[in-house]
Formats: sequence, C-alpha cells, structure tokens
Amino acid sequence: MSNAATLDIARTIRIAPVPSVPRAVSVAPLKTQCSTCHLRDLCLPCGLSVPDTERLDGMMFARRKVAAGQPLYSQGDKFQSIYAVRMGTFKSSLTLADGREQVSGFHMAGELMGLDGIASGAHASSAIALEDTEICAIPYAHLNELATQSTNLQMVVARLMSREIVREHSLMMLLGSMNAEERLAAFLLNLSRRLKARGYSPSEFHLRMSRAEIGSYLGMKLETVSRTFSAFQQQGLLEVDKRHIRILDLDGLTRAFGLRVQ
Amino acid sequence: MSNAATLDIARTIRIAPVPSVPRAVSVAPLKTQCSTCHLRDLCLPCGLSVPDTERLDGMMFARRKVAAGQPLYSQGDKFQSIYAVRMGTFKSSLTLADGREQVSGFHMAGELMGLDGIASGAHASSAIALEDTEICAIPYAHLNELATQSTNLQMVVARLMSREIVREHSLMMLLGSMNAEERLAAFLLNLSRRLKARGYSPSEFHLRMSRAEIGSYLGMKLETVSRTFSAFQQQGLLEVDKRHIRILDLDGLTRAFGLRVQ
DNA sequence: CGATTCCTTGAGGCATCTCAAGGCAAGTGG
DNA sequence: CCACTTGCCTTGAGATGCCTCAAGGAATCG
Repeated sequence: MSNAATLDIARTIRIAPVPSVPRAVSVAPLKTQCSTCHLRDLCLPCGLSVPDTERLDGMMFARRKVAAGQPLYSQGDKFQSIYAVRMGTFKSSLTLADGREQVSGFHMAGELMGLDGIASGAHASSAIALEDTEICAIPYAHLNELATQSTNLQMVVARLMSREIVREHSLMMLLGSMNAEERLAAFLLNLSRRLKARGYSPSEFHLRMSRAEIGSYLGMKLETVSRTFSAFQQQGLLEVDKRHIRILDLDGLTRAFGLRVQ
Repeated sequence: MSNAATLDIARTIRIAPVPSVPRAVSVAPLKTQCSTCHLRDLCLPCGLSVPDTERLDGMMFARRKVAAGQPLYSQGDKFQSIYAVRMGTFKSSLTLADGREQVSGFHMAGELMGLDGIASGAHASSAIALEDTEICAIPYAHLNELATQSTNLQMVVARLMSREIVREHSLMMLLGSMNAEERLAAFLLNLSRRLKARGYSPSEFHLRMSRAEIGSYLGMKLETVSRTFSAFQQQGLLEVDKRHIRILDLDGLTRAFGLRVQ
C-alpha cells in the first residue's frame, strides 16, 4: 500500500523504537463471551443486536491480566489484536526518538485500545497498565471475518474508530487553545463523566495516574498540574489529597473549564 | 447506541453549533470513476486490487467544486458522505462555544475528510476550502454496502481511519511537547513530504493557509508563527516571501525539528 | 485611491517552565 | 523497630518563551 496519501506526520515525527520489555502477562486460560459480559453495553457489542452479539461469542476472546506498570503492547510491536479493557486503567503513550513522552490517552473498563495499529500493521503507541488490569484480546483478522457477515458489526467498529478520531480532536482543542486551569478542569470533568457511566461516583474518585502522566497528557509540567490542583482546592472547587479527588463544585469546575454550557 | 463507553471528551468540551452558511457549491453534473482517476494511488482505491477498484466505479462519485473560503460541510451538519480532495486544499477546524477555533488539519489532493462524522452521525468538524477546490463525495451508506462485498475495501477504509488516528497522535505529540521552532519545522517537513508525494517540489512551495491558520493548527499565535519564520530565514534554513517558501537546508530544518533521526 | 486583509516587528507582560528544597508514605535492610 | 532509600507530590523563586498590544508596510480589491 502506497503511503503517499497519508495524512499523518508520523513519519515526519520520528518515533523511537521502544525496546520490547518481556511481558508480565499471565497466559490466562480464561475466555470470555460478549453476551454475558457485564461490560457489554460499554464495550464492543454496544449497539449490536442480540444475534450479532452472539456471533461475537464465537470468538471467545482471550482474557489476560497485565500487572501494574507493565505494557500490554509497545510502540512498534506487530499489530494483531485490538484490546478491550475489562478491569483497571491503562495509559497509552508515544515516545519520540529523543525520549520525550506524550501520553495520548487513559483507558478504562469497556474502552478499546490499539486502533492506531491498523494503519501500518504495527502499534503506533504503547499501552501500559496503571494498576493491575485485565483485558480481552480481540484478534483483528478474526474480527474482520466476522464483519463480512454482519454489516452492523462493521458499522460498530467504524463508529468506534471514528469516536477515537473525535476524542483526539477534543484533545487537540485542549492542547491547542486552553490554559492550565481549563485543561485540568476538562480532564477532571471527563474522568468524572466516564466514572459515572461505569457506576462509580462522579464526584469522588482515585486517580490512577501520576501528576507527571496527567501533565504529559495535558501538555503541561507536573509542577503546574500540582499548582493547578492546589488552586482549584483554594477556590473551593475540589478537595485534593494526593490522588484522592472530591469534586465539591461541579458547576464551578465547568466554569473554570471556560466554555459556556450552550 | 449508548455512549457510555465513549473515549472522547467531546461531550465534556462543548462544541459550538456553527451556523450553516449557504453552500457555494456548484451542482456539478460530473461523476468520476476511481479506476481512471489520476489520484487513484493516493486516494481511497490505494491498495485495492483492480477488480475492487472497478467495483468502486459502480458508485460513480459525484464531483463538486467548492470555492475558496466556502465550507464543504460544517460542524454539526448531518453526516452522509466522506469526501476525497481532488484538487486544492482544505482546512478542517473545530469551534468551541466561546468562539475559539482550532484548526485540526490541512487536506490536499487524494486525502479523505469527514471520517470524524461516522461516530455520531454528524460532522464533528468543519471543512473549509482554502482555495478553489474540487472534491469527490463518497456516500457513506453506499460505501458500507460495497464493503460487505469486499473484505479488502473494508480493510482499506479501516486503514484510512486508523491512519487518521495516527495522524492526530502526531499532532498531539507536537502540541504537547514541542516548542515553537519544532512545531513549525515539523509542519513544514510534513508539508514538504506530502507535496513531494504528489509530484510537486518538496523544497519550494506556496502555502495555502494564513499565518493565523498555521498558528491555530500548531497551537501558537500568528505573531509567533511569523517570528519563527523569520528566525528560520535568519538561520539560513528557509527563504520566506509571504506565503512562498523555499527550503534551503532540509537537514538543518530536521535538526530544528529536534528529533534525532534515528 | 481608500478600505481591507495579511504579514512583520517591537516592547512589555505574564503564564508556564526550570530549578531547587522539603514533606510524606511506602518499602527495604539491618 | 529504626534508619535509610525511593517515589511522588507540593511549594517557592527566578527565568523565559510565548502572548498581547500596537504600529506600520505590502498586496489586493472594489
């Protein structure tokens, strides 16, 4: 496939080959069926009919545990599967040749990872567990076969990829035109919403990522993240104790976020 | 479709409904076949077999002209087609409720636009012609039908979407961890590479976008873009005359870009 | 020819970064 | 159990890169 039409600047931005670390991944014998999974309304089968979901069951996705700090896949690894988070939190990140890291996302239960690998057949980013986690591996070739049988499945996958594009749009907006307070507010509100969707408290939660990781994601230094947390606390918007966050004033936070709520 | 699992923060970041401007789009009667298109190796059919490409011919994509400054589609418009640039250059951009704009990409011949609309059925960004342009409209529903008949076509579309994700990754890298000179150098090198792929000079070209648009794309103010151009010129890397650019020292520019070439 | 748009350049300000020091909690080894 | 290390976070002080504001030039257009 000629790459002439590529839209990306990935080949302009040289990406460092990340040394492959031995995987601390258990070879779990467990398999999972989508139709009985408690995440089915958040995950791949979301929007699929019952028969289509049952068709997915045929794949019996392999489950794997990934220990905190370990990579699920690394930048440059051969792309074979996409992954759904079953439990825990991941970060995905890119590394430049000179070692600069950019966290490009945080992923929680029901969310898919690895879609960036389809383009070139190699993962364009690394996925690293921020706590002890469990994932479903979804072999891409196999998924494609199934998709030939079901237009709906095809469309669901397309929609998920498109959603990833939209998600990155928002992050670009954030990185391109917001100040530190707006960025952190956007981050917290987004986290809150996703936790709520998973049945957790939207107003009180534990951050799985360090200040440095938040900073990288939001395009600011860890000290600035820390100062901004302190500022929010002084403004009475949050209670912060290390990684434990309590949102006290959601409206205020939304205002700090800087966008008129239409 | 429940949106609970959505990865994006688009719904945290409220997007301004852009007022729909009357389209200055000619209702061209022209139709185009992929198999005879001079862009076929850059565009959708890239990587497809001859029979698959001929299958695309069945769609007879409608061609349309879009005049400079006019939108091809606007944020919030109903999503029905994706678009391939046939001629000219587009920018795509997002607008926040408070009016801040973020340019999220520039698109030239053979590149696809509108993939972000698949997720929600509405375009998540606007596409605006930077000069007089011509596009192929690719009705998405129709494309999906064809894809059920051809696994290859399915995979090509998936690959194009994935590539868009990767492209945005790089932009995030850029916005998150590069300084002004690195950003502009990355931008110019990327442009150069894409022009070269289209048979144009990689070292001398005319920018279709304003300093403000470049600035928005790169997350900096137009004055900073201008100053950085001047700095590059003083360093002997470029010759700049308004929008006419000549790259004098590609290696130097690559170094300014800040990344060891592996 | 004036109006407009776009670009360049300067001067000063400020948000964020850099560098540095110290606190706290958890882990480790004696 | 304590001393020490380590990782992570907070806070301060000073530096700086980019932004803001402002003025003026060049090209385009009606």
